[in-house]
Amino acid sequence: MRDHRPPPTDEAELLRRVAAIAGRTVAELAASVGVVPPENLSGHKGFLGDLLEACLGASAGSRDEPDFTELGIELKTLPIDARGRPRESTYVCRVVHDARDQQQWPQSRVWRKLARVLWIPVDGEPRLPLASRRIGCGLLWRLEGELEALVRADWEQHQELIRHGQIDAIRARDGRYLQVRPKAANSAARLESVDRHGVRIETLPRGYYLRTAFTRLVVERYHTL
Amino acid sequence: MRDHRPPPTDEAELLRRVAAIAGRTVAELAASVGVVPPENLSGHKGFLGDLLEACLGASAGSRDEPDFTELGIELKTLPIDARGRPRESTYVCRVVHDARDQQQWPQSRVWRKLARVLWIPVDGEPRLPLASRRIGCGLLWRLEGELEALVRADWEQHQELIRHGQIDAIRARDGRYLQVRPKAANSAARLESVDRHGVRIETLPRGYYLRTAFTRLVVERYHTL
DNA sequence: ATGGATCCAGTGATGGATCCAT
DNA sequence: ATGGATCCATCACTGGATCCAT
Repeated sequence: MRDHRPPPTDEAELLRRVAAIAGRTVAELAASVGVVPPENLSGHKGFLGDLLEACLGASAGSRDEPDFTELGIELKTLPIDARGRPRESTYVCRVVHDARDQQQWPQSRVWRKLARVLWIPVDGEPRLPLASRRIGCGLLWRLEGELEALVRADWEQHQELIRHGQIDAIRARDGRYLQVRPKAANSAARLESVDRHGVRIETLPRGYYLRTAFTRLVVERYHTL
Repeated sequence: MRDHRPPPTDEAELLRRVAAIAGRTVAELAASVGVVPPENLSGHKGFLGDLLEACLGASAGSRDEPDFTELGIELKTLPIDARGRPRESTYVCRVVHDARDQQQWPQSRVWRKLARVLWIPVDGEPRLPLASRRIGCGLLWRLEGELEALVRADWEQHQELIRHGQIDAIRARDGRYLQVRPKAANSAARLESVDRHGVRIETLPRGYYLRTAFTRLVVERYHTL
């Protein structure tokens, strides 16, 4: 993105920017930062995420920190179907494969990534040309209460298996709201790690993903407030 | 390097190539692979290594494997002074900072990297223009016997400290033949790791290096055979 | 409907080592 | 003489996610 905006100074400024893009088309946003949108997302799966980072002034490509570093806020685009429901699962973070890993929920990667999220709904109907799809009304959300409990319950179960060196036994169908799925260039990719005994092993890289059942809850609760 | 040669099919072919470049200048070698040598090495410290990889057909940039993968041979250039002695220490590999690391000598990173090395001496007198420096007579060497014992003794001492979480206590003066020194873009660089207790820590990235006292032994023994 | 597979841009880490102040 | 600092090109990995066969 040629014209990446500077970071917002505070939450109010961020919310003003969010309001300013609500209802605009992808073409309009792309033009505002000096890029041409691709025909579709198939060869550019990260395009919308990068575009919104540029428009809102998120710090692109920083490592293991929230997109809006100063504000502690993570940015996530959310593809929405004609009925306003999420179309795709949401990638959260990589799974730590090391069976000796000691992370606890309150400071886990999942918790840190989801603690505070700015969700930006975007038309996700593949029939619509990408350029003419519209940006929705962003919602600033905090991981807490019942929803936190749901994610945490799944996470604890997954981590239990990982600590027992059973990561290859985790299936995508496991976890009601938070699942573990491959996260790699292809199925031949391998990540070096160690098992319970400290012995080197190689496994398929995996990530944590929120099912649409979860993001649907996020969106519904927001709209009923 | 524009024209990187294909890997040698066997050891004999590799040794023929080594013989073919002995006595040639850097300018000649560079021309043969379609590049122009820089004025000096200060801004291009890896130039000679890359050049010889291209000329000999070493697989550049592969990860955690010998340069000549099929042959199990590692390639190292060795800068030599007017008296035929090594001018610089030789980088071996990164130090694993994780205090829980279990590697034993026979399969350690240092052992694997040095098990079989093709040393290529190169004029290292900084007064000589780089282009006119000459390539020496390569020597194919195996880590074994007394020399292996010397490296191993130092390695065991270093690893002992690392396993006790004392990596920051290791000085460059420790180790008679194998030393531990910084290996980073600058002294502000930090590597995330874990201490004995599995707690996250950050330390300056370090590497194992062979002192010139060691490579001098390698060269001397070869010349007295 | 979704589990498993995959795509691209950007970048931090790696591998190639030498520099330089003391 | 050498301990500590540093330089560049390349590449594997990460973060952004969606695709698609079943």
